Amino acid sequence: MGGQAPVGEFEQLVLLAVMQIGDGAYGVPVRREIERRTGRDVSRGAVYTTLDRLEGKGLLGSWLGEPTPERSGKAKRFYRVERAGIKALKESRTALRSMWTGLEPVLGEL
Amino acid sequence: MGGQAPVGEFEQLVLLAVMQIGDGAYGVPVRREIERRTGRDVSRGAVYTTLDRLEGKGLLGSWLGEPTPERSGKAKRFYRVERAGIKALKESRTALRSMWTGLEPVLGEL
DNA sequence: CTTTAATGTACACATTGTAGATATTCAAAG
DNA sequence: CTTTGAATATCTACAATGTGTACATTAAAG
Repeated sequence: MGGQAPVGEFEQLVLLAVMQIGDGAYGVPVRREIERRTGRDVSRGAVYTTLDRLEGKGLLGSWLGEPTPERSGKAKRFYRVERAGIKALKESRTALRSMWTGLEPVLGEL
Repeated sequence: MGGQAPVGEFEQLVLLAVMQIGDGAYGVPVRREIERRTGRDVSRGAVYTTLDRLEGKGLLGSWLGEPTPERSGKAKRFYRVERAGIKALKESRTALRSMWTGLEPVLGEL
């Protein structure tokens, strides 16, 4: 086979945010990154739920930060994108690109 | 305000297929277009349900073909993308582009 | 009349999207 | 020591989207 289940709209954003952040990607900055780049506002719940589901599908991996964090607050859970996640992202992009091909003139560039 | 509810992953594909086909876009060719361009296979039900929902949201408009079609079969229902649909497509693309920016080197071009 | 092909419609159910409430943990203030 | 506040995460519930299967309609071909 080739492509397992396609990844959803918001899931893509979350995967991409984790990639963009690189080291130190956890809930809060993931949320900020999406809000900053897309301008839409996102609830905390939406982010955490999605991170969790993506991990369940093996597209993300996670681990807990220091058991005794310096600052206040609960220990952070950090994420990174797995191979399968990268693959999924590429597949989504490829599909969309194919569908867009040739439409720029019609829809206006940029 | 600006963007209403974001459009889903598959919804985007359907909107784009309708655009690509232009005149004469109805269920069967929409399905074919998506299968052809993305290589994934799509059930008829998925297409019709999605066309219907997109119309419900005002992103697509539709009308019935000839009351007495030449060939056999039920009358075709044709679709076109409305203003709001084009806007939605552009917004999705913009959001994804923002999120992708700078990742090509990391993920490999193409 | 029966079968076949082209379409669309109805329904059901799984997966995603999203928000709100609640819990955990640590530090700083009293 | 107790309270309060900030930073995080987890839980829960429900709405929206994704997808397949079964059923209905229509007309041409047998």
